[in-house]
Amino acid sequence: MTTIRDVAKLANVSVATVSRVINNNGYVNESTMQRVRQAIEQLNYRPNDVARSLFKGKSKMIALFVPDIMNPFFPELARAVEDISNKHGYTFILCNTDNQNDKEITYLNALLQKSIDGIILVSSTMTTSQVKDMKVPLIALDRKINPNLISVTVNNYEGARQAVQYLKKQGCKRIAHISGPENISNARERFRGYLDEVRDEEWFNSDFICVGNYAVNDAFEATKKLLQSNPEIDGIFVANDLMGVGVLKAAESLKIKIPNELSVIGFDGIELGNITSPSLTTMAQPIYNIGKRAAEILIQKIEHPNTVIKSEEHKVKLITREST
Amino acid sequence: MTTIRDVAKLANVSVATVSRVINNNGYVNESTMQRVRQAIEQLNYRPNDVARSLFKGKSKMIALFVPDIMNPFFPELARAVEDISNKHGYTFILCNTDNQNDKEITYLNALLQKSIDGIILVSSTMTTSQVKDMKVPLIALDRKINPNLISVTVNNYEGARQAVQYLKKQGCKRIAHISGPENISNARERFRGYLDEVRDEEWFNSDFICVGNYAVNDAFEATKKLLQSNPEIDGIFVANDLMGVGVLKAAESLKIKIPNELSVIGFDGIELGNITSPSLTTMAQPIYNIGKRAAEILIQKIEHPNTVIKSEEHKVKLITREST
DNA sequence: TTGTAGGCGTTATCAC
DNA sequence: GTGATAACGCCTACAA
Repeated sequence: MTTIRDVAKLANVSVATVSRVINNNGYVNESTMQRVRQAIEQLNYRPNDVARSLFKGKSKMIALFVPDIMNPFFPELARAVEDISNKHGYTFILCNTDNQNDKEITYLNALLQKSIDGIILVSSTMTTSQVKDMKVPLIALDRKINPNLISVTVNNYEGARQAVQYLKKQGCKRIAHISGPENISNARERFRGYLDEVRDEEWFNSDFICVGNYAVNDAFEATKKLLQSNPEIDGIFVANDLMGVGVLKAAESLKIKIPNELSVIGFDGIELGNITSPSLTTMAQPIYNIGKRAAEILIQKIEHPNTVIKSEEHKVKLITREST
Repeated sequence: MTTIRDVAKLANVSVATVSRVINNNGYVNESTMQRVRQAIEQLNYRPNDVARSLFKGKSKMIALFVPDIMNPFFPELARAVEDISNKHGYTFILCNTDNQNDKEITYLNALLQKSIDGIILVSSTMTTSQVKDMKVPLIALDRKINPNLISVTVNNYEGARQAVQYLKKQGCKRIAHISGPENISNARERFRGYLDEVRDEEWFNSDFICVGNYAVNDAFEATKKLLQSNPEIDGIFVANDLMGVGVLKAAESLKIKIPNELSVIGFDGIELGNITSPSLTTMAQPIYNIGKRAAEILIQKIEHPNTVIKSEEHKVKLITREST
């Protein structure tokens, strides 16, 4: 490996001068600069980032924690964060937490040892005490962790209300909800939105609510039971698209026609919903964009610790497809 | 930040001793070991990995290059690599290359500056000269780069033949192929498998072949044209599942019944194929497993540079679903 | 405008 | 068994 010393020797200057050229700060004569540049070129010298990190205490790396990259919601988020990291000269680290707090803590410690510069968390298991007093910048994405931790999310509550309103407008008279896990903030908000929209309807019945785990299979089973016990249901608001797929499959297996006999609306707007048949109407999140913003905000926090930064709540948008 | 020096001071020993305890090598008295352990505990000391990396010239980080994590084939690969990295104490870096060689080279250089320990490449654009004489271990995954670079792939050629044979067995008399990009090794092999299986059939017609780009939309358009000009086609072997979805959609839009009028078989075995209706018959790769093996081999190469390592070709497996 | 030297936190080599 | 100390490669006071 060629070091700054080799360059200095070849250019007949001190390492300090080479350093000045590399980082172009400090005074350096035009002609010596040329010499140094040439030596760098000639030796194909690249500064060692590890040494730099050691000196600066910063690594130019940021990490994203997601439950599981195999869940189709997360790749787009990851892509966005990686794009922005890359654009700003940061290296992107991906961690799958499986929603397990001990994994999160283990990753966190490992990354701190590596002088990670900042972390974006999609987490429903990190506790308030675990995130406060952290010396590295953190941002919550998709799920709020606590009110003091900056977050980038969408208007889950409003979006849920809009989804239910849309089903009503389509003529649904008995609207059910398949919710996400209660420990996930966005699932709670979507549930609350549903509830506020239906609780005063004379037809409302708490049997219309079931809890899913944001995965296809659970929703499939839940929907079968739901529709068999409550055949009067003519609309379902599903808390995410993945479960929406499960609902479509359940309806198919019960020979219930969509949208004629049952309307279904999901949440998220992942590409998958476009591929099912019938395709899935959904409240689409600006997925790429929230990932992008989280990364931008994080980098802002890293590079300008004093700027005031606020949480952001982005808007979801109705995308009507064949399931309604 | 608390350093090894702080621990040494508190335990009344030298940094050397602390280092011995941390890495448990060299002799150290049981009782002093206790003292040191306690001091570490008390100060909640964690060794600084950056300093370690600087000294060792290794970073305990490995990277995976994929074209685009948003393509549903790659998350499972990424998950596998991350799992294995993590298990062996490595940090996982993800890079999206968009199949662009300049991006690959930029990433490569950036990672070398960070003393990356090894890289797994899913690449169709890296050249032989770019990968040879690399000082860090490289492994090709999913796509071969050149015969000298260790690779973990599947038996694309044989799998393609099996796919076509299966269509024949289902009674197909005119079998078309939608291939992947010619610069991707696995696409070429799958194409060759198809060709060797059909070239001697009296019905064979080179119009039955079209080139796709491994994405849904292209295949959708290609299939429409293909089926309109050649209505006699009753079977399609599609080079990957993503394009398989495009084929299904095209058939639907042409009101062609699957599998009655047309049988479709894909390649890859991504979860998506299970969700379409009809669901997609496919030659499934052991996706997680090849990612896992690539990571294991890479780590082997990193930690035991002298062991002889060979390329691996894993087997694909027919999964019959509703499209045939 | 340039050079010297100390330090970032660890590890490993030598002495003792 | 244990302790000094010289690297690892870079950056930045401080001097000159």
